[in-house]
Amino acid sequence: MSYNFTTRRTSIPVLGLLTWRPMAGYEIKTWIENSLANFWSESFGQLYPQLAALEAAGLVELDPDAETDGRGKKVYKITQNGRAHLADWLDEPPKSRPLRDELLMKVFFAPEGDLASIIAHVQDSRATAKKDLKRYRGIEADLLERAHTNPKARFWLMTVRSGIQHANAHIGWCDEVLTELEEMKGNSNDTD
Amino acid sequence: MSYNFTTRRTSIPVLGLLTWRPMAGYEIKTWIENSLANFWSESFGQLYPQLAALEAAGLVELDPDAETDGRGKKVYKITQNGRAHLADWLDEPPKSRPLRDELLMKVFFAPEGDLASIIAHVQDSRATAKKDLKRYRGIEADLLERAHTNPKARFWLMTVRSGIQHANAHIGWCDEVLTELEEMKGNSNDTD
DNA sequence: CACTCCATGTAACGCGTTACATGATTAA
DNA sequence: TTAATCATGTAACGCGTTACATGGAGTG
Repeated sequence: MSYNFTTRRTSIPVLGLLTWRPMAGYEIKTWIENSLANFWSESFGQLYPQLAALEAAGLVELDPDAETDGRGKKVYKITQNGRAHLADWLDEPPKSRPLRDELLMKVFFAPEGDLASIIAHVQDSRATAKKDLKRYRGIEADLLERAHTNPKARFWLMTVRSGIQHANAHIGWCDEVLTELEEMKGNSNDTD
Repeated sequence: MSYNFTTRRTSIPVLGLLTWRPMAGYEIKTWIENSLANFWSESFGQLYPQLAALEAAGLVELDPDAETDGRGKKVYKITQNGRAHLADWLDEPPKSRPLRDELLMKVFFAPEGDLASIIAHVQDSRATAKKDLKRYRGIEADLLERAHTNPKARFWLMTVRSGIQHANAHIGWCDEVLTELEEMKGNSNDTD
């Protein structure tokens, strides 16, 4: 199945979040940033046109019960068609986008550049992963509490743990690479 | 630095590979598929226009010494400007694209769909990672040999090991998640 | 003689971001 | 009153893929 304007995967987090309760676009964006940031992101430039398209396609509709303030807030709720569409998407095998890892590219072509810069890049990347890891640990602890009462939290935990696993793996790789790069740098300084 | 038509990162693997020796576009594509596949990919639709742009910008030029066959083969070599541009790019901190992981999205919203499908997706993903891992191990062994004579092979090894680390982490995550999902499925069957 | 591989390129489109534009509400 | 936040939307652009179009060279 190829994505058309209504079925593109941008619509999935929107539909998914609207299964929780009716929300406005801005609120959906906030949830994506807070809860899905680990594996997803959306910009307003996509979100608002997409909401309009989903409404036109009958997958979401304006919630008549919602109170709108003077700011033109528009609260949407998911329709039965929307739920069905989401369920269909969940059944499909996931599509993966082609990899584009600039850090690895810089390591691969390191001989054509300055070794000290590459070392700095790996160090920065390690620091970022460390920070991510700490944040994930916090979220994990929080979700562990909520898992007692909210069965969905068990699934959310799984995604957080993916982040933890990958961050740990990445930190391990950085350490290994940094040791080797520092050694190379030392040797080249000796012979300079 | 924001990418313009000549500095977009698509040009980097092109310039990088041309530091090895002069090559034609088709050959560059082959190398990307064979050696950079772990962290990069390019399509012909980008490669050929990009080569033309790089030539117009003076970062590559047609190699006058290269023999062209009847197929209109065009062999390019990198210029001094091209080498400088590559070195500059290597100094810049790497930019990361926003994450878009459909598998994690499917796990996150699993309660809205069929659990058996989600389990199948994770199993498939695990199988792919297993296959990748095996391929990486082969490349690793090959590069270990070549590292004795080719100093660049040490850097190539680092990128392969990144693939190994992440594949291993992913397989571990899949196992953990599959155990939990199977248990959930069993429980829901009991109460159906 | 057919098939695969080598080789270059264009056109159309999808996806996604960034920057811009506008304005209301709330809290210091 | 001024700043931050809430709230919706458009325009321009960059990046990247897929499909298409063309044809030579080598192999069975």
